[in-house]
Amino acid sequence: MEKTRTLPTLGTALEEGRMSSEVRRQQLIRVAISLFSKKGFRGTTTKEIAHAAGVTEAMIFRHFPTKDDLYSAILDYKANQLEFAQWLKELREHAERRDDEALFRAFFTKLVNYHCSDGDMIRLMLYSALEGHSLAQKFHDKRGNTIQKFLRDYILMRQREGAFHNLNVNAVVCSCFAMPTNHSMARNLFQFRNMEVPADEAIATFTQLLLSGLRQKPTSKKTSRKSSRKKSE
Amino acid sequence: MEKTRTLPTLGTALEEGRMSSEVRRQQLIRVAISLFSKKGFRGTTTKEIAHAAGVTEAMIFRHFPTKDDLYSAILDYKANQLEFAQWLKELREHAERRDDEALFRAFFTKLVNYHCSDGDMIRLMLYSALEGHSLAQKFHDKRGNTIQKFLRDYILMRQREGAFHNLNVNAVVCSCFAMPTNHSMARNLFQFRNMEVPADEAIATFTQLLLSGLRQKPTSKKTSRKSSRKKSE
DNA sequence: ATTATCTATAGATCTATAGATAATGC
DNA sequence: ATTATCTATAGATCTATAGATAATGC
Repeated sequence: MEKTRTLPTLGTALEEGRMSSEVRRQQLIRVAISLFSKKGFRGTTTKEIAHAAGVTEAMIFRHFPTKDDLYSAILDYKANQLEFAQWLKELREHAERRDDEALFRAFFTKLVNYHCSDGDMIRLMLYSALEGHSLAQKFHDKRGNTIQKFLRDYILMRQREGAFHNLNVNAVVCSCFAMPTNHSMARNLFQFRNMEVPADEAIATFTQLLLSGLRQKPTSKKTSRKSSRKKSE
Repeated sequence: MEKTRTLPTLGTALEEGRMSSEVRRQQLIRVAISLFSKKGFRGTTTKEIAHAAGVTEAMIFRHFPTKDDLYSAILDYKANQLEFAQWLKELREHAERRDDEALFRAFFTKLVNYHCSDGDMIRLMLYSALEGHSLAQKFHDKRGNTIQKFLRDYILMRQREGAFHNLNVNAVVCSCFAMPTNHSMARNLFQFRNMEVPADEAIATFTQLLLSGLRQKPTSKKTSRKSSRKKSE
């Protein structure tokens, strides 16, 4: 057994040797994100994180009192990566002009591209949700929820204006998130090599599918059932 | 500390005392499914399983050489619960008659209802996929893949027949699975209480949304982009 | 002098096993 | 007599801490 001192650090960067406290902290977070997203919170040991970062476990507990604190730190790190306000602003502008297509295209584009650029995120969120950690919930409260409400309100408005078919609005919003989310799950979770869809085609298809569905007048058949716009809080 | 002998067994049933080997085995599997789905494979200890089943850990290793073997046993258990062949048969009949609506409605109904009746399943599958266990992959190879190919082939056929708009077929199939899957994820993973959608409304909405989207003729705008039906293996 | 880092280790927990015990079936 | 079950425990691993060491900044 050799010392692990100068092992070829697996970590994310060529950062080696002694770092400032802040730099090391950031590195540990990045390494932890990578490992947690691959193997989950419980599936990743502090030893692995330390090794991947090129330090000993003691360093981790120096920066983060507990393993849980390290996990929490990831939320802040990730939350800061999002230009969330700007995203919402763009959607609002499209909504102002009643440009349904631009709005939904922008929504899908953002979500699909985000997940393409950050494959770890969806795994991290799913692990968090499954393991009952607060990360996913906090994220939803902070980000998803707002967008969700925005879409909901917009669709309800367009329904009142007669532009959209009276489908169950909650189910429609659910579908809006479902399509891009599932697209990235197929990429990052299950390896459906035979079903891969390039980002731009996915975006185009989702947009068209959704819009055609929403704009359609009630078909001749009895497909339209009881439409609902209840609980419009 | 008292003996755990006659503790009020937390397990799934009132099965107590000494069981036959087979009955105990089944009980352990059911208890394990419940716990694994709640806390994941690594997040669940053999001790917890044993306690929930009202036995000692030694019993678990009597029935299953390793913890992994217990996990694998779940696959067989779950796989046997599905009337998969019949499901496919029903879909084929609708396809025969080109009854698009009945076909997709049946597909959504099956998926939504299945997940409603078995909330553990989706969590189990997600954990399995995330943790890289074979369960999810095996399930997909065995079940999902067939349905996926069936839908794909049907949509391609309907496109050739001129009934469906030429959207990217992979993206459409992805959406078919996305909507009901996400619906049950919202229920069982994230507690979106404010967005709950009753099963029947979800089914109706998904069906209408998808069909309208597929049947629609290319809109006036330039939404239709490059349609693709490549890789038609 | 300050502080990032390491060594060494405690204490808890987890999977798994060996051998003893007791409930069932014949 | 058979076998389901328990007791007790090994050995590995995991989180976390205390105290020593060595690299940096002044």
